[in-house]
Amino acid sequence: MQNYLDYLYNELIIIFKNKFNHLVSESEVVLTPCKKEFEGDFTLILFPWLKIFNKSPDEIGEEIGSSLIQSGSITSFNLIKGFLNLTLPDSFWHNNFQKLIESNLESRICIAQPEKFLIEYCSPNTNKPLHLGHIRNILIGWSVYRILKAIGHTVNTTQVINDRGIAICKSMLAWKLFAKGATPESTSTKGDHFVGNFYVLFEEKFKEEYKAWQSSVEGEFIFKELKKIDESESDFFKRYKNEYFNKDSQLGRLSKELLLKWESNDEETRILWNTMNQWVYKGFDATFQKLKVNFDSYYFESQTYLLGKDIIQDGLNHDVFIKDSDGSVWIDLTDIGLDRKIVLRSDGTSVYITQDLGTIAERHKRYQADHYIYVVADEQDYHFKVLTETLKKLKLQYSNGIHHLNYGMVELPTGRMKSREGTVVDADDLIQEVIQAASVNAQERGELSMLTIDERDKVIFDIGMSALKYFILKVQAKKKMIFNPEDSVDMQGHTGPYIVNAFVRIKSIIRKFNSSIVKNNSAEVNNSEKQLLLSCMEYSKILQDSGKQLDPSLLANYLYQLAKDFHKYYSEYRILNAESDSLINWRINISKLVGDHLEHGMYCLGIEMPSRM
RNA sequence: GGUUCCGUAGCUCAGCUGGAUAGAGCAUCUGCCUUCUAAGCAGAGGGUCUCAGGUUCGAAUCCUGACGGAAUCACCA
Repeated sequence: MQNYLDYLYNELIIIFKNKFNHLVSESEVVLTPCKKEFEGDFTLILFPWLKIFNKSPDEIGEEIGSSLIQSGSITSFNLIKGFLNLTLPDSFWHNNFQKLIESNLESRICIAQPEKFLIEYCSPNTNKPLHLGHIRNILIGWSVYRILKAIGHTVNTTQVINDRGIAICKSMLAWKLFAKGATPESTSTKGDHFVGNFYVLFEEKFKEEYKAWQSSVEGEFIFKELKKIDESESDFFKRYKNEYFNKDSQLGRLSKELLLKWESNDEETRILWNTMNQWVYKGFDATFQKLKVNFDSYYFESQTYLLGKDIIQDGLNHDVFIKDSDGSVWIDLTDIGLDRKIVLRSDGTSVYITQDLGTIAERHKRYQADHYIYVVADEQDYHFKVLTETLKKLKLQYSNGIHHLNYGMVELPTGRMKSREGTVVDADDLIQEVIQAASVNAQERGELSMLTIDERDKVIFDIGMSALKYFILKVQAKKKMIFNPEDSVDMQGHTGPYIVNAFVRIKSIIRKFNSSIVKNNSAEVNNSEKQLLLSCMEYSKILQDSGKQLDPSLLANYLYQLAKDFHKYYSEYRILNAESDSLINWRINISKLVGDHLEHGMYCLGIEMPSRM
C-alpha cells in the first residue's frame, strides 16, 4: 500500500512553499501519530521551523492549520507548544478502511524488489537432544523465514547437522559397552534422548575412571610432576582433564579409536553410527513436528567436513592465504583488526571454517541466493566475522550476502544453562509443560466442552504453543534473554494466549452473526476504531521492517498492541447489539479486519491460532 | 589485556533512524461477569532510563569517558 499520508505531506510541502517561501522535502517534515492524551489524529512537529522562519510556533501552526482546513484535508487542529495536532475527516478513515477491505492482505504487504534467501537454522549435534537454546534458534529462524516469504521474497530453509566427531563416538562407545543391545523401541525412549543418555553415561563412566586414576600411582606421579606452584589437587585435575582424555584414559583411547575407524570407513562402525544417528533424527523430527517447522534441505557434516580444501588451494595460489613451515595454512586479518586465523591444519585436515567455506560454495552453486542467513548464537560472532572477511579477501561474490543472525544466549534465572550441572532445559519437556499448563487453564474455563477430544487436544496444543513461542519471540533476537520457566507458561497479560483470545473473540462474534457481512463505511469513526485502522494500515511497514531487521520481536510486539486495542474496543463497544444494522456491520468489518491481521501476523511468527478457546 | 555486545519500575521486557508528562506485562492492592468468550476491561502504587560530560530548540535514544555485566580471542565445532 502506498503511504496513506502522502497527500498530507504533499500539501504541507506546498504550504511551506507558498506561505513561507521555503522548499522542503518530505523527509524534513515530521508527522507522527498523535499521542492518546491529546486531541487529534496526527501531529506535526514545528520546532525545526522556528528559527528558519523566525516566527513563533503559534504563528506557524495557525497558518498551517488554517490552510489545511481551507483545503479540507483536516477538520480541526489544536496547538500545544510546538506541536500541531491535526484531526482528519472521517472520509480519510473511511477511504483507508475501504482500501484495506478491498485489497488482498497478501499482496498489500509485498515489497517491490523480491530477492532470494537461504536461511540456516537449528543446526544440532547428534549426541544430545534439543534444548531451550535450540528452541530459540528454531523459532527465530522459522519466523524470519515466514516473514521474508510473506513480504514476497523467495526463501529456502536448511540446517547443518553435526553428525560426526568425537562426541557421537562417545555415545557409540557407551552404547557398545553398556547397552546390551537396547534400542529406543525396546526401552520406549525417544531416539534423541536415548542416544543422549548414552552420552551422559559415557561422561559418568569417564568421570569414575578419571577419579580412580587420580589416586593411582601414575596419577599421583603426574600431579607432582606437572602441577604449578601452589596449585591444589582439584584445580590441577580440572585443568588436566582434557589431557587425561587424550593421553591416559582407557575410555578416551577407545572413543578415539572409534573415530579413526569411522574416518577409515570401518563397516561395523559406520553401521552403528548410522543406526544411532537415525534414532536421533527420528527424535528430532518429532520435535520439529511439534514446533511445526521444517527444512527444505539438510547438510550433514559427515558429508561436508572434507569440503573447502580446493578453496584453500585457490586462496594460496592468489596469495590470500599463507602456508607456514609446518604446512598449516593461515589467513592474516590483522589489517582489519582481527587475528591471524588457521584455515587448514598442519596435517592437511579441515577446521571449522574450512568446512564453512566449502559449504557456502556448495550452497551458492545450488541456490544462487542473494542472501545467506545463519541463525547462530552470538557466541560465534567472531567466527562469522572471520568467515565473512575471508570470503571478501577471496573476492567471492556472495561474501556480501552473508548475514549472521546472532541471537543472544538464553539464560535461566539461576544463570547460564550447564549440561554438567544438569540445568539444561530440554525442548520436549518444555513443550510438554506448557501444554499441560494450557490444559489446566482450559479445564477451569470449560469453554471447550462441546468439542470432541481430538478437537480439544488440538486447541489446547495450539494455546500452549502460542504461549511458549510468543514468550520467546517477543524478546528482541539480538538480546540475551532470561528464561523463567514459571513465566513461560503464563497465559495472561503480554502473552501468546492473550493475542489468541482477541482472535477467538472476533471469531466468536463472526460465528454468531448469522447474516452475511455488508461492507459499509458510513459510520462515525471513534478513537478506538481509528487506532485499530491505523494499526492495520501500518501492518505492511511493520512486517517489512521485521524482515529488513531480521527481527520477529517487532512484529510480536505490534500484534500484542493490536490485540490490546481490540480487547479495549470490545469492552467499550457492543458489536452485535450496536444501535443500527449499519453500525453492526461497520463494527464487524473492523473486527474482521483486525482478526485477519492478527491471524496473518501470528502465522508469520509460526503460531497457529484456534478459533475457540 | 584486545575486540564485540549489553545496562530502562521489585522481576521480565518495549521504546533507541532524537520530539509532548518514559510504556507494557508479572507481582501487590481496588472495582467490573443474568447482555458479543473475565485467558478480558477499568483503576492505584512503583523510575536519578548505571554515572559524568558533550552535541541540540529538544537526549532513554546520537558522541566521548567512567563503572558494572556477558561473549569471544583453539591446529574444538
